[in-house]
Amino acid sequence: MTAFRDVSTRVNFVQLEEGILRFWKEQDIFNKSVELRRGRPHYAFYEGPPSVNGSPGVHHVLARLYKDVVCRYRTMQGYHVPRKAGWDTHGLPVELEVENALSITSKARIEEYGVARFNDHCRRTALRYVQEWETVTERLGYWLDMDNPYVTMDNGYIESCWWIVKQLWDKGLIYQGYRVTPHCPRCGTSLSSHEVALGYEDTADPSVYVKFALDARLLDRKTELHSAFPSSGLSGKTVFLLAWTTTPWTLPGNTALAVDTGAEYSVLEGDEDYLILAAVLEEGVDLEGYRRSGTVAGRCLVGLEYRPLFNPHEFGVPRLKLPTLSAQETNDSLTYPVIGAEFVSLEEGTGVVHIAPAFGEVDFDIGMSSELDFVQPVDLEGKLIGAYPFAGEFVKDADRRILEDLRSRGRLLLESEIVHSYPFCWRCETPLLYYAKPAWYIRTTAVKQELIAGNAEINWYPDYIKHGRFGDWLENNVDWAFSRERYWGTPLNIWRCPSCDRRQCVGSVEELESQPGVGGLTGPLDLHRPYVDEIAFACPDCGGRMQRVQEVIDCWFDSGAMPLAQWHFPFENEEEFRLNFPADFICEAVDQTRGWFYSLHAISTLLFNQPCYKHVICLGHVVDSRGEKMSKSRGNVVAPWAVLGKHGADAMRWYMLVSTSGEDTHRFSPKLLEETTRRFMLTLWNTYSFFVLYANVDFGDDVVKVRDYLLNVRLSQGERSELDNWITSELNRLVTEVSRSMDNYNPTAATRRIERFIEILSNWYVRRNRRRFWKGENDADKMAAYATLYRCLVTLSRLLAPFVPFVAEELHRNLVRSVDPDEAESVHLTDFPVADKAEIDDRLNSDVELAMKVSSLGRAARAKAGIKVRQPLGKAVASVETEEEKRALERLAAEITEEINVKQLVVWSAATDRRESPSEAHGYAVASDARYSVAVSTEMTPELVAEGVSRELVRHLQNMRRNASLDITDHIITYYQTGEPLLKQVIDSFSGYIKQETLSCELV
RNA sequence: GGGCCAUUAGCUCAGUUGGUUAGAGCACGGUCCUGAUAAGACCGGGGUCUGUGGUUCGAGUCCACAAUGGCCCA
Repeated sequence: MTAFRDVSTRVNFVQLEEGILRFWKEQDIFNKSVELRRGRPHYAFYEGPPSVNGSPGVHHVLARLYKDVVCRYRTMQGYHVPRKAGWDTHGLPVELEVENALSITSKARIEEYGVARFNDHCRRTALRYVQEWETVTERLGYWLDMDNPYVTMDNGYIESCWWIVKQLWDKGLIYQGYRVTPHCPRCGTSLSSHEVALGYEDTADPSVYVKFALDARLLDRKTELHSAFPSSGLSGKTVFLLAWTTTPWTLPGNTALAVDTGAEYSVLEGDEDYLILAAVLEEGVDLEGYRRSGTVAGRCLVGLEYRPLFNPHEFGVPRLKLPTLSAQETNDSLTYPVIGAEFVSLEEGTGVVHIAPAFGEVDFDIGMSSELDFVQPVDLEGKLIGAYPFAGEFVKDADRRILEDLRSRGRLLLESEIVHSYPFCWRCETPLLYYAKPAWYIRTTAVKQELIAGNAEINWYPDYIKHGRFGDWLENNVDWAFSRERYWGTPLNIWRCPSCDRRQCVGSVEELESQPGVGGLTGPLDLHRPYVDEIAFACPDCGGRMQRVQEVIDCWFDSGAMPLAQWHFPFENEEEFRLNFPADFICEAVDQTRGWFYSLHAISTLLFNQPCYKHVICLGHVVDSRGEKMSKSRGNVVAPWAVLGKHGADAMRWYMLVSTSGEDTHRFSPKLLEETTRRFMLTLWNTYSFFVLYANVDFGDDVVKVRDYLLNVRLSQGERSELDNWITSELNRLVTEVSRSMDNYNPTAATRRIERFIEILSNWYVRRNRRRFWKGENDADKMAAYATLYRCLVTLSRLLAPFVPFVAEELHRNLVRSVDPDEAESVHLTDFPVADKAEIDDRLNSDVELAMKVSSLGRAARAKAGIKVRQPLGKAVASVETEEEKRALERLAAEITEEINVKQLVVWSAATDRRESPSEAHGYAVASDARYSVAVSTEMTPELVAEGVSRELVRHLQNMRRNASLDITDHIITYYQTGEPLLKQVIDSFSGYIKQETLSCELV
């Protein structure tokens, strides 16, 4: 039994990781790592709950990875970092999944099927995916407390949401208004923007120019307009504004016309009337029979009024007033205003835009801000209501009849067709209607300044999100429409009396149960529809029965409520809540700026007037190796399982961290992942395996010796070689810089920095020092080499632990724990390395760098001359610029001469040695770059040739040993036979060297 | 249609406040080295730094516009 378990150079990382996962589980290492730091400074982390409506993809892995790395890092720095898992279980995506499974396509069918059964399916679907997420999370090595997760569908969670809503209700921040949503009249439901995007198609629609009659009295009063008309007066002709539309069915809902205040409008005179439209668009419209009578500025039109094409009162449709939606009295001589608006296009149409606040978000918004009338002539099935001649028809079918009606009244100037892109329901291909529906709002605009001020305190990574995407979003804040007419979600906790319209918000289960005359409570309590819908109580005003409104709450509200709701605050766990508020760190992908990042910020600001997170990493998305979005239809989705199973979690983690900065779009390429594995994982592993190979030869099973000479030793600079000091200095530099990057929330910089270290450790330190490990005598120099490399590896294991927790654990367990049971049982229970600044020698670092450079040039010079490195040469001359560089090279001459296999190194500096550099003509081969040049003497003496032959011999013998599968410690007897006098001579004179190198007892 | 980000070698990416001849890894060809290394070293081919203007003594870097891709929102 050796002190260190033997390490094969052939390593199966997948198997290794599986073993370590078992170890973590059996020894409960994650919990220990958290508990070990209890009582230390707290570092609060919020897990953004993934929506469990599908299997996790590599894009989910990215965020989970970053969260893990930062939390592990802080933990190892000594912070107490509990990590409570969370699952977002509500919402339309889950419902859609279930609809698919049940082949249900509309809300009507859901009601038919039964809300109770439907929601039960939703619950089970969510739970099923939770399991899958747990498995991937664990395999990835993302340490998260999944035994005590918060789950948005739990009663306690819902109750906390209710409490929040009640707080806002009491502050008067919740109101009912209208919200424009893409609506499928056949399915009877709103569609999400994602669904809308699925269904755009080119379609032919009417393209019509419609005349709106201006009110003559106001026209008369606007004296600035008169110059555009003949001085003789209007001669009784009506003045019309000409508007363009592709949706004639929205005309009954028209309540305003918008013009561009900055544009110029033409007044055209015809035989019977006048028309007004934007001057630049005159040419695009067929205006035969009209001639220009003058022009007016757009802003002069603002304030005019016109008579509606369809006075809603005549057709029995209510006319409401925005923003309050109060009903307006019947008015037979109704007029609507001409307003100015920024969005009026001068690219197409007439520069006069017809506004129907009941349809279209832009229209609705301007209706709200300009306090327009609101007329809704269409029902949710897409049919016109009221007493219109075309009432009862589906909107698209009504177009023809509406146009006939307008034509007969002389209000239709032109009519044609246009093909444009229009959204259709992706399920049933019915044209979608943008429809203003009643919705509940949170008045976030009331705290807009607070939202912006709070954002100023948040540290964003990358920082441009703060004033860019997120800042802009806050600047353009609109009230949050947070109700959904769906089934699987937190039920909106507002009860309403059908007889007197009294509304009441209920903030807890207890409050609900204590309502007068409460009925419909069932046990066990399930705070979902339809059970909650059945709970009713007495209206204190009129004695009617208060019933819950139909809506559920937007699931973004759920997730934004997690700082409170994950603890069921304020009903319990006040201490946990306080301890973890605000979060020090959160991390999600960039699409969450308007999702979770916003909902967290909004709720926190509304409740506490402060942000609830201090640092936030905002990641880019993951796309495929060609830069294209991963999607099921493209078939380019990479399943995390496949990667984890083939390459292991560490490889995947390292690749995703090192290859692309967090905020950039991540291209995921299995090929590059493999490359990363070779470059980093295998280089690290080989260095480790090299160490163990020789340490076991020299230390055997002597654990005490290992402790004395490796584990507990701290050599001074004088006890170490120059290169030992150098790599130790580099190691400390590494620790400093990695810590700095991580403190800056930049794992990519940290991992790239580590790669550079691993590279020089393996390809310079180890390569240059190999002989010290395998030489015969166990002297102080050898022990210094062991101690130095050992310290590098042990430090690396801790430095790497947050990034590649598996291989780091392997190193720790075999190098540290195995030799001393008093050491931490896991690397994740150790502290993150702290640099010893005293060991950083910047001078030495740059000197060695220079030596590497010169060696590299030396090798290049040899290559030019075509002389193998194995053949010793007499002399090399290095030319440098400064005296300082010269001294550095002279100090490191031994390294360089050995590296480029010359007997002697001469250094010239341009500053003091005013000699001409050796050239090819004088028996030298030369290589140079901008600053330095190295010349190698190509002269070969018989002695040099003989020595070269001896090294050839050694190499042959080594190959023979290797081919014979001899162990590195096996001794051999070498037999030879040769007729070559040179070989004979070489073997005689170099026998000592040959024996030593090949472990030959004798040469026969 | 608006906003944000990106565009540097065949591929993946560095390139600090503007300053010599724009770098690395992979891949390719050649040579070499090797008793840790499935690795490494050296040489080579490969770049109008997406394009067009501008600022400047000087632009991959700063500004404007455009193109392409990604994302968010219409």
